[in-house]
Amino acid sequence: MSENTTANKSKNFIYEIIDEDLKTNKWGGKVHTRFPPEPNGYLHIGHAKSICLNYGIARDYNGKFNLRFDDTNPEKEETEYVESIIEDVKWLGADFRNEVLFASDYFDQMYLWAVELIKKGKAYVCDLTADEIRATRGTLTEPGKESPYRNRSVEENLSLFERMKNGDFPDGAKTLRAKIDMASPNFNMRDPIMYRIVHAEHHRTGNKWCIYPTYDWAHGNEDSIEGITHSICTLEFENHRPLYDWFLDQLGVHHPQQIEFARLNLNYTVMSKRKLLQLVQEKYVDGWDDPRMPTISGFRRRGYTPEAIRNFAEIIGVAKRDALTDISLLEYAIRDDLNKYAQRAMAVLKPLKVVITNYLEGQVEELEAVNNPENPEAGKRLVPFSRELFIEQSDFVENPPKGFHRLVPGGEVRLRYAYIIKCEEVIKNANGEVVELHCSYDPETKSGTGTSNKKVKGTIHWVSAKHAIDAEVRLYDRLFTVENPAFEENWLQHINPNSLEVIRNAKLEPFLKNAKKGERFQFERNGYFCVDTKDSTEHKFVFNRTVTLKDSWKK
RNA sequence: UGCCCCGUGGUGUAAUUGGCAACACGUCUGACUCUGGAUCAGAAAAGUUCAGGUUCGACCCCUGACGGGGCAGCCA
Repeated sequence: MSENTTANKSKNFIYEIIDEDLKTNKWGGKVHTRFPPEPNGYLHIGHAKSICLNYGIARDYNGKFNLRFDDTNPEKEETEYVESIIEDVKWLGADFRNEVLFASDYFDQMYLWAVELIKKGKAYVCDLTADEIRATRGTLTEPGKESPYRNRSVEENLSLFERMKNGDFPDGAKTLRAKIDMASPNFNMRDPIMYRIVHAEHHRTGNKWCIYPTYDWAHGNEDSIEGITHSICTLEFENHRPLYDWFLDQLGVHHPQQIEFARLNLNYTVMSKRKLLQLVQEKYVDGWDDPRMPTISGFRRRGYTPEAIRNFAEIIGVAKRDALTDISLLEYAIRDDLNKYAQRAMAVLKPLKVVITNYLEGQVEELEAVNNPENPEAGKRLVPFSRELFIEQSDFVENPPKGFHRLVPGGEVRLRYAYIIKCEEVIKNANGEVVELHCSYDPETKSGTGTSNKKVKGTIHWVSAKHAIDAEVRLYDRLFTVENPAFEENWLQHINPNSLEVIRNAKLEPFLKNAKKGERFQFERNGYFCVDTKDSTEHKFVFNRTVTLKDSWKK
């Protein structure tokens, strides 16, 4: 099974490790991965990469995939985040059998295991303050100093640790530390902290605990309890692996293999939860799901599909070297997906009125338009045509640059699915701005009739003035003006002031009045758009631009 | 300065485990087109950070440099 499904795609180094493990029967043929988010923020596209990797492995090898909240720090974690994360993981299509797991459910077991380490003389209660611990940890080149509390008796440690648990001491008064090696060149091995005292309410365990396990102590425990085989995490945990291994070895329990890969970095955005939180809290954006945010909920609201994000994850691959991925890969993925099934529509974003002077006043024709040239089964629809229309302001230019083949004074252009028109007169206002065009149409050129051999270079979209519906359209651009804002001293100063352009009077083809929230369309020649799930109402349509169409017209 | 990891076209990844570098995005031509989209055909673009070594042969193995990243939270 596994061999078959993974046979012809090129394998990343993690798949190779798993193949080898299967060959040597290291895990009895089992493959079990997990995605362990801390519920302290919303998931972003980097997490999506991890979810796709972990879930993809379980899927490809017919193994299991767990969703587990690593909720070991009550001071930063909230239920709101838990809920958003579950929604995002489901939306992405990762199957966790609807079993939501929590590290906090293992607190009792972890406590017992900590007691076990104390009994083995592998852990001790330390009275040093945070500052003292930092001061005695040593430096990059010098070893640390052993804590004066390092050699307390097992009995004393046991009793002290129990009192820590019972709440006898204030925050920070004591810690439980692993007794390893203060001279280790790896900082993580210099008697790392396993438990700290925190009198805070936990989002799930309430006030049951006032000691909480640290990541290093907790994480391997969690993986072990769940029977994880391959514990995949990002590069910054590489130095923690010896500690991960040490804890599990002391305990002698199921010992998963930790494997590290490079996290995703996308250009023109930021990916750290801290920075994203700041953007939200300081109102640079509209919330975690602002369509400009690189969060999963932001992409969802923007109109991205789970398929596109999964394909993107596939395209970028998995490796150990850190990289800065070009956003164009993501944009390719969503265009490629939407192109296949997005219903086409004509929508004029910035309207310019056109009067067809030789077209009968009051006459209306219903013209046939193709719903999706990529999929004939999508059928056709009728679009009303009349004497007064709107076209895109940018589709008319008085003094066109070389190569421009849309409408110009005295020039002709095809109105998509309708007629060829000729620009006879340009009407301007007092400021000299073009406000209206008077054109004539050629009745012989009606679409599909083949009664004319006339050829024109350009075809533009349009909408009948009296039939059009109004909408607000939000055009999004990259959130930052620099490729890697995280590298900038004042990263907030590089926010793109034009990352959102709101168009309040866009004119849409009438059938769009039935568009439902979240529904996606291609506005021909403009890009892919979706109905905003939050702000769109029956009376006021709001569309978000997901991504533009590729535009090969230069200059 | 100590330890760990990484270095392949502009970008992201590959290279049958040692046989003179492939795919995708992007870019540029051209064809077609009632979306300057899609599609199709083609092109440019790295000689694999560098220097030694092993070998008939090195992107791959070894050594050393150089470059990048990570680590001194009672965050994860």
